[in-house]
Amino acid sequence: MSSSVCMETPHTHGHAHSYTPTTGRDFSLQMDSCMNPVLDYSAQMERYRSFANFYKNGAAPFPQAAKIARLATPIFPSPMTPWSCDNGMLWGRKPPAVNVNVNVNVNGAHAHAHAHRTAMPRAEPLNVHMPSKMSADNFLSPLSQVGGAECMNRLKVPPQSSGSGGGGGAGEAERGGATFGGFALPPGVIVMTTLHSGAGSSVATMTDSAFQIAADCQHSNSASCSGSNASTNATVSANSSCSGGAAKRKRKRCGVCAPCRRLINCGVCSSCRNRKTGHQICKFRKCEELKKKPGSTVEVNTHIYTNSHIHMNNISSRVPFWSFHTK
DNA sequence: TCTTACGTAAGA
DNA sequence: TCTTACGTAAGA
Repeated sequence: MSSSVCMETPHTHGHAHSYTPTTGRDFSLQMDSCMNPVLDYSAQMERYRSFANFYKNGAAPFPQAAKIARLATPIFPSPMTPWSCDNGMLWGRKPPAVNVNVNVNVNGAHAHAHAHRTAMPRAEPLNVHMPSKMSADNFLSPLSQVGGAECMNRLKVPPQSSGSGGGGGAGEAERGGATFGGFALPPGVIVMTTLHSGAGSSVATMTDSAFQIAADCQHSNSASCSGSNASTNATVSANSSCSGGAAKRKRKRCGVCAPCRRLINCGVCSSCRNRKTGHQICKFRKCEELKKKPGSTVEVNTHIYTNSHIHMNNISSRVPFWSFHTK
């Protein structure tokens, strides 16, 4: 640090200044002291104070100001903030350090989206700590701040109680949350709140739609995000249920129900804990259709698909692509 | 009825 | 070859 300070003396910028050297310590002397780092502490402090006062009084722009401004320039070409219509931001996450960044941006006055963007890493696998309320309320991560017993109590959502009612299931039970509760967010995803009042579109819609895309993309895998999966799956389901002998083929997840849209295992349900021997998918990711006996669920799937397609159309123009990780 | 565990299909 | 997870049988 000392070296950089030395190089950034007011003199190097060639402007006049009202800097008044302390008696017995003119500026050249201070330059010398810069070269010789083992000077007494008070002299150094005095020198730094004089620099600070110089820039503080507005005698000259801070030498690094231009550089800082350049570094802080948004990387997005659009003049509007990337999520200007929404209160939430969805991101994959990487290191815990990002959480610090998130909290700062959420709580602080500085809520510009570009600041998030530049610091945003890619996603990280399962079971990362979620410090926000979302973690405790919407997703039952084993590392959340909810205690183990309470966590298990929350997990005791009987699939039958809400499952056959309309594609809700455990995921549907979580939709009641008013914060980000429009959709149950897996722990691999960060929702960044910008605190400005949204211009109409609800967070719930945004997150739901975003996950719709993610789920569709993930489910289709190599088939691109054409969104034809649900109908395809419906066909598969219908075929498998109607074709008799071929019904032995494994059914596939519908990809559009709430559990299917959940991307990350909870890590605490019996299926997750029993993964080695149970060979079962997380209970909160178990497809609503697969929970049912093989039967005709074609129109249900088609209906869901239609709605999801509408969501995708609504947001496709303003939701950038991001990276989702499934464990 | 629910849970657990195993066989194995399917995809990466 | 490895991983994921569906189907199903057995046990609680």
